[in-house]
Amino acid sequence: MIDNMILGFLFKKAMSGYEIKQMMGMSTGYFIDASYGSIYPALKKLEDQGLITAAETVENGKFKKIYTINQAGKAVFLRWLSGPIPLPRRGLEHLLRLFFFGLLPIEQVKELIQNLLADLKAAQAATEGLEPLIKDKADFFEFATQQFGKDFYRFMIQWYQDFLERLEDRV
Amino acid sequence: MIDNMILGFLFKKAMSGYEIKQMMGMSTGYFIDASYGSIYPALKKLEDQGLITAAETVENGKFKKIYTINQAGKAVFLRWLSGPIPLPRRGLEHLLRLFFFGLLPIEQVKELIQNLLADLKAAQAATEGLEPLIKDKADFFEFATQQFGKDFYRFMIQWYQDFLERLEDRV
DNA sequence: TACGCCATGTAAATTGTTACATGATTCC
DNA sequence: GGAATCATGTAACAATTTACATGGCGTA
Repeated sequence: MIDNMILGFLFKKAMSGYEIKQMMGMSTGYFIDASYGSIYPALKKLEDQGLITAAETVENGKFKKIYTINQAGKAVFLRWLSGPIPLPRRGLEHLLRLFFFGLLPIEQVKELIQNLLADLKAAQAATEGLEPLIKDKADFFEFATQQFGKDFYRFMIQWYQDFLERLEDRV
Repeated sequence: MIDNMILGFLFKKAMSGYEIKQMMGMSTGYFIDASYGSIYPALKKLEDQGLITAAETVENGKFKKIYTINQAGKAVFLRWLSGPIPLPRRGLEHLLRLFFFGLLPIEQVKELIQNLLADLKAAQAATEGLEPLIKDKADFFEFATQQFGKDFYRFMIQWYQDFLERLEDRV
């Protein structure tokens, strides 16, 4: 997964591991945000597999390794990109919590959901805050990904707000 | 994660590992469906930790281990259940695909999304098919979890259908 | 001079999947 | 008699996170 994400970023532009992480933070960050502990080993592995090549440079005294994707790497990436799109699975841990909330006092459940709503609104605001940063750089699909984030958070907030109301109306 | 899911199921009713998997299949299955390869080792671990106890029985010649949660196990589970609800992360791999679709011919993208839509509709139908099975057994929250699934699939289908239209209107 | 950011990397631990191995019962 | 289902478990592998380790640059 992370391998393909890296190949995808390098497809667009040659970059260092550090830069890849920055790019992720301002684009895919709200749904996938890999750590350096997975990025650097993945880069090494991809280099060993002959899919990317590294150029070591020194800029302003800072040691940097700029990775470039080659034809083999592009082929691997496009094969992955052409496969069937998987349905969303896992990452929906909140549902596991919801599923068992019958075991908790109702007042505590309400509080937990109100906290979730606050977190969702903060995440929504953060995603919207990123929009101006990418607006001129992003292509149609990158922009759509960002849009999905906004729409998804709106859906989640709406759903849990409705749910809270249903919870009140109960009994 | 799987540990807490197991504790939760055992909280409701003493069960075997096999039964836990069946229960998951007809309730949390659409967002979490653990394999036996994770369930059985988890049960063993929880027993070692003194959170559940096993009773070995033979029913109709079939060897069974029925697990029961104890007070310590209930305490651990309720502590987990009372923690803040995490925001949805990962499991949204389709977004990573969408993000890079600018690198693919537009016709191929349309086809991939149409296939995704078909899969989403099948998953939606499957979730709805489960509804009558759980209707009388499920409590308010279990039922809501199922509802979320339906609403979530509806949201996804609507979003990608709109997106396809925007894709057509482009250029 | 100390803090924050730039920049790369390793090691241990965690969490889970897939594939394999075994064997009984039930239904056709 | 054979397939599907019931039922438990192990071993190898995969993917990733956290914490650690290192060091230079810019700036207040």
